[in-house]
Amino acid sequence: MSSDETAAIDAFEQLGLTSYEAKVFIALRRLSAGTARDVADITDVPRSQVYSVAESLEDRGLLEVQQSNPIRYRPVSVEEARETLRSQFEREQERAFEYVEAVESEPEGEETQEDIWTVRGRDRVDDRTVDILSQAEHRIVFGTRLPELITPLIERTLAERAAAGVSVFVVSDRDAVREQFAAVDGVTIERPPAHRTDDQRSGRIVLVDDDSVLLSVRGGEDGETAIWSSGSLFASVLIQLIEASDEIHAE
Amino acid sequence: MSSDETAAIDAFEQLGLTSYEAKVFIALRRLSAGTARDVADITDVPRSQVYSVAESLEDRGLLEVQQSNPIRYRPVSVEEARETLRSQFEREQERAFEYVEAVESEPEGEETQEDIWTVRGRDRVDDRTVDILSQAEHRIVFGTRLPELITPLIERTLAERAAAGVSVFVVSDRDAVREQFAAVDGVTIERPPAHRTDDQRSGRIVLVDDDSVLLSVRGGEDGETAIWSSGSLFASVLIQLIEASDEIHAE
DNA sequence: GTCGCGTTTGTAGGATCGTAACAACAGCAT
DNA sequence: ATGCTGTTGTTACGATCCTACAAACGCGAC
Repeated sequence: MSSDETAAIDAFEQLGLTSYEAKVFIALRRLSAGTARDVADITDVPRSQVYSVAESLEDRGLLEVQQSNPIRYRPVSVEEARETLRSQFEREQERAFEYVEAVESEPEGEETQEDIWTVRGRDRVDDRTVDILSQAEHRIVFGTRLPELITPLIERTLAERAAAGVSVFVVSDRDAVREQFAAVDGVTIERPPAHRTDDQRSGRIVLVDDDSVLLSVRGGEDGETAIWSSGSLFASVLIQLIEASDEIHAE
Repeated sequence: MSSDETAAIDAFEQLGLTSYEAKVFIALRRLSAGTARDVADITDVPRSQVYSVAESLEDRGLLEVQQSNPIRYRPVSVEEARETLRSQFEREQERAFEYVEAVESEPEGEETQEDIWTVRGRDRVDDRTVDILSQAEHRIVFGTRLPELITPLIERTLAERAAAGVSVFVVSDRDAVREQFAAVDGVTIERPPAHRTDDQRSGRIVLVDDDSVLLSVRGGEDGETAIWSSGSLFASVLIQLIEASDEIHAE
């Protein structure tokens, strides 16, 4: 069995099928249609198991059955299969979160807790970055050496906040980054102070309103890991530390 | 535990979480944030299990961790959770079907096989109906007593085929159905021949180009079940039988 | 010490995987 | 008709894996 195939079977399992179901469905798409024997011949699924597996695939709407002798099976088209799985997914998600939203408690005013949170994974850090940026009301400092860490959504959020009257400072020594924001109104571009070592591992720095801070590093298993804090004493202290060190050296 | 909650947990399981993962996530949304003990106190998840479950939830991007003593957990927002799950779903689906599309064999010209297929479930019958209708080139006969079996997509497909020059006949004794197509160009509306019993169980009849036929009945476990055939001798014979009986009685 | 935290290990149950046996039936030679 | 052969669809039964669940342990704080 090719490694591509095992990867595809894995993917189907993630979508909620069993490995037998995945194998039978793939085999039938290969054959366009066929009997239990046809399927068993080109997979390692025992023929006697094909019948029940096919039945459950029929329940999922992934194949159709011909009541004949021998029974023949016909998979639905790829588009139909994708659409069916997608709508099942959406339905389940609706069911799941409907309840969650019903029971979750109110944010009760302020999050005054002294919390520093950890976020692992590039995408998650992107999400949290946008989240923090979009809460800015007065001032944003956004720094990174790596242009690839500025997603379109982040760029848009920065521009949108700048347009809303927030003072936005983008800090980078990379021309690619600097040029990206050169044309955006309300965005000030700066170079990092010379003393900042900014070693290879550094990722991004986000400061918002003396209120929220996010700091990420690259490396480790997950590629990028960030810590952040919002509305906490930690956050304001960190921000002051980071900015104070600049000012002192700038004197 | 409320029945709503078990339903929500079921839904989360369908989305690929374990029941513990679902319970911990729900509990944390309830609490906004909390420790392993907080979670264990309001669920039946053993405290000792919360740590590993939370770790796997972190991997899925559904919560963030505060490395403190005690460890505190913070769930991501509902919107973020939904988006994360959705993008994971889309990614897996891409992986899965990429391979399927790569290996499936060509339709090799014609499907001359003598196949009658069975489709169970309202939605599946809808899909197959649209599929067959959209292959029409000359002539469509579409009959049903039940207006609710005419989805917007089916209605649109009929209108679209009519606009493409296909002769479309809609057959029904129900005014609701008849009025629905009264204004559509190229669609002829007819009453079924009086001798047709059309008992309570009948669902839809679709005839296309003397080539494809679909026949559904309502009742049984799945609500609606259809048989259909396309490009087979069966299909043309069935079509002729159905239509011939009309003409004979019409003489 | 006592208490709570976080970790580790072990067991029971359930679902899936994989093998095997079975009756029913069609084809074919005798 | 009889017997043989091969296939089909069904059912039963271990083996295996993962989750659910319980209990014990080391550790640090008080």
